[in-house]
Amino acid sequence: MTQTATGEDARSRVERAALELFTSRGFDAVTADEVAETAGISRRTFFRYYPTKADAVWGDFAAHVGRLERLLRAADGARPVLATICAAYAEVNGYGDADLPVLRQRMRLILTEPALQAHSQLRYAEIDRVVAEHVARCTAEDPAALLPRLVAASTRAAATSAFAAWLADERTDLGDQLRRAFDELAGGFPSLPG
Amino acid sequence: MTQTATGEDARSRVERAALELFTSRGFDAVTADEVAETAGISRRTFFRYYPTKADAVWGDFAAHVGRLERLLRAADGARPVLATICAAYAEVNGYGDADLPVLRQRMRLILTEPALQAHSQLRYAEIDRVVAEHVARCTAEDPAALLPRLVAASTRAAATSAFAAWLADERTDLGDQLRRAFDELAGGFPSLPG
DNA sequence: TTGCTCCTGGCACTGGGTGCCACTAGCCTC
DNA sequence: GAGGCTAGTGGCACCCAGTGCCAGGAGCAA
Repeated sequence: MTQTATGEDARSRVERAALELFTSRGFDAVTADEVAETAGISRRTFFRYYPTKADAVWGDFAAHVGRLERLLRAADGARPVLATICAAYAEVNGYGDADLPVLRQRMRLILTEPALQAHSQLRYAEIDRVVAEHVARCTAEDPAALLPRLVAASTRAAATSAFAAWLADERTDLGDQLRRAFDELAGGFPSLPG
Repeated sequence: MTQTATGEDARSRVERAALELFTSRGFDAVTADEVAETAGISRRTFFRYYPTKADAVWGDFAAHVGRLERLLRAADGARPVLATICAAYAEVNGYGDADLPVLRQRMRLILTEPALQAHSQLRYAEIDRVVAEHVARCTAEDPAALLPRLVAASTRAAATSAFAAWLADERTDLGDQLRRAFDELAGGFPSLPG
């Protein structure tokens, strides 16, 4: 029940400390002890909040996946599958302007730090499962069949590419990049020569 | 210079031991010491052959990437980009029947063991870089732009989905799955309803 | 033989992650 | 208010991946 004067709870304090330290000194150069100490808790408690050092940058990712799943289940069945998935991704990643700096910080870490890049695959797998199940419902197939897997993996590829392009150019809008990527995917890459 | 009676060199012995042990007991339950001991070398030497425990299952992956890069550079510029990439993937993954069991074992580990799944992202990034550079050459764009990234990430998604589907059903042919996945991608997912 | 280089193994150390236990704060019940 | 329950916390010890350092030994050249 201990809280700081700011009223921020321990979990958020850990996340903020992790983002700040990893950004300024690099993921590998910061020990879990340092993050814990900065957040004002013990190393042991740190690993109770987040099962690995890498998880500290992801915030409440389970809620993220949960929202995506609910959106897909509630989606209009008459709409094209890719359009549904694109809309769900855009909705789930529709941050307000105030949250964009933190999102940038988080995504920059995830996309550039090798250890976090590796770890991200485990988080993405949860998203892929949810999307593949949605496609399987739409096509009356096994979620493990080629098409559901492929749609899940390539729409996620679209999302991460959009994030990367958005990070690379400060002036662009994340939603625009997402839609551009999904348009290329749905249209069989019209911008490609040949 | 020490060799066993079989004439197999130490590096291959390590790889075989790793695949065998990881398959039978799981990646996390096997220590690097055990792999080293089974291969007849010290733990210290193990980490000179392979920088991480996970790398031991990948064999000579740098050569793999090198071959892919050479194929893409030598490709017919008039051909559609996706067709070129598909052909290069198929060529690089064109194993003889004798090698298929080991390939299956390797891919099953990489796609099912969480630690290896995470690690794979680092290896895939090398492939993505090569493919993105190829696309950038074809479109006169920056490799970091949205389209090159997207094509690289989604063709890799196609390849891994094909691998997964091939693993799930023993009777299918890897090349067929690859072509099916790329056809869906190039055609804007014609098999999808809507 | 001496000297050089390369490969190897042993040793000690850092750091992530975990199991176990003891302590404390709150809270409920009698 | 006393006793007992539970949840959160921290400390400690341990395992294991990975690394730097150094000492040996094999092979080769002069």
